[in-house]
Amino acid sequence: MKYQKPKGTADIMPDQSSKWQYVEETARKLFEKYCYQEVRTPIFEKFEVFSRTSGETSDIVTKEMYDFYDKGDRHITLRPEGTAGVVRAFVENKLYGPEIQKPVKTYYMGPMFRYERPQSGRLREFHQIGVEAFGVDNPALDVEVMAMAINLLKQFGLTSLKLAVNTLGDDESRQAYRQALVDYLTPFENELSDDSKERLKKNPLRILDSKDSNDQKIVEKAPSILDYLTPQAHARFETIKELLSVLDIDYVVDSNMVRGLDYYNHTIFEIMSADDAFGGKWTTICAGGRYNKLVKELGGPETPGIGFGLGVERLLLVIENQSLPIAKKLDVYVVGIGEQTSTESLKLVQTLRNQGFVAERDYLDRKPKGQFKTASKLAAQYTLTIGESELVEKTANLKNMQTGTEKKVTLADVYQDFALLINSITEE
RNA sequence: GCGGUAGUGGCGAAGUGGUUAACGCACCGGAUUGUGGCUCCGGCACGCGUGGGUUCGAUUCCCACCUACCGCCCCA
Repeated sequence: MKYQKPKGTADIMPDQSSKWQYVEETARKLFEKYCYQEVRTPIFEKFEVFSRTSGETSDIVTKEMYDFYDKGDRHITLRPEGTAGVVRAFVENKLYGPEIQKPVKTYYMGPMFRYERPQSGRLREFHQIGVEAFGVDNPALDVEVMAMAINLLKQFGLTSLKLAVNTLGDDESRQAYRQALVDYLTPFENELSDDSKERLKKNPLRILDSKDSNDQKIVEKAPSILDYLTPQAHARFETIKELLSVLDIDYVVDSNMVRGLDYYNHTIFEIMSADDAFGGKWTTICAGGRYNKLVKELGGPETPGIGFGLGVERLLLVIENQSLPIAKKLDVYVVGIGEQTSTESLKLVQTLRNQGFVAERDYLDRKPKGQFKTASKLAAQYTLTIGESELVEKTANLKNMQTGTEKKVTLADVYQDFALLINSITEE
């Protein structure tokens, strides 16, 4: 093979694209019910947009960014996630202005890039559908966002979902907790996995979701963030849980859940699926949270925000086996017998299309048998056959492919109103 | 970045250090001057991921690389 797609990328071919369209369309419709509007931001941004917001020491920034210097020596990076770019656009376009109604509810969908080893449900170019809402700190919005995410997944027919929620509290809570955690873990430092030893210095919270079994044992008895919340942060989290219950949304509190990005505070959540597609393991397909300092970080006024990102490839893995309501339909297949019918066939399909039908024809001058076979395979409702004699008589042979009944019709009638002919053959 | 498995026609899949690389599906043509199923016949790999090497000779042995898949890190 001379040319191959770059490592970790995928071609979405015609047999797949309808699924993508269905997913995107469904998301758009749902988001608009909640009054979210689409924003489209650049695929690449200045490196600092992500390094500032994701955390200088986060893995995403230190090893997973697709960055490069352009011809103007600008440090550019392909976006690894959607939030930072949307926040940048929010600030740059001054949507924080008083004349703009809050919350500003936005959604986006598109490719993201991370330089990592591809594996199941993880590509270097992958796609996310996400939402971001700015300007409101009300916990009701947190819950509405989670409810919307769940609704979306349910619309795709996903069952066996798990909503895990946690809070990172405010700055004060988080700092107090971080200290407590480090104090607890330091005596165990030598027992921790090599990865976690590193994390102890860089990002101790990450040790909480280590997959190393020994780490997990140590973490079991570690202090919980929930015990270090300030009264306000605590009250906020209680409200969140209460509102989830009011909406009858099942959830579990996972106080060990953390985020890969540094900008979150207060509410964070993940929606996981244990579908067969993931070998029965709980796998996160949607994750999000609140980020009240991000807008300020990117130069805007202090403005609260909350959002989530949904991994489209992972979602597709789950709905792969389901039959989606995607109907390919073909109304008429025009069978032309002999080269000299090609012109009339062209006029026929064009006329039918103009009349609103989905029409196709043969372009290879194949034998009738082959053409009918194709019509059958394409699930054509009707065929319209013309040969030399029909050409002379200015007629065509209309056939209902389901019943097999045939009828001679005039071309004039077809050009006039094909729907009428369909009715007549159906009635007989 | 680390570890493991794999790479033969459009797809699935045998195979061997040595003349013409099985078979199945799909596709195309014919039997049936113009009709969807079945059956029968025929066609369909400038060649076995790429590049080197060993050898009289390699798809088959060795090395490197590429890619895919699985796991780790991390994450959607």
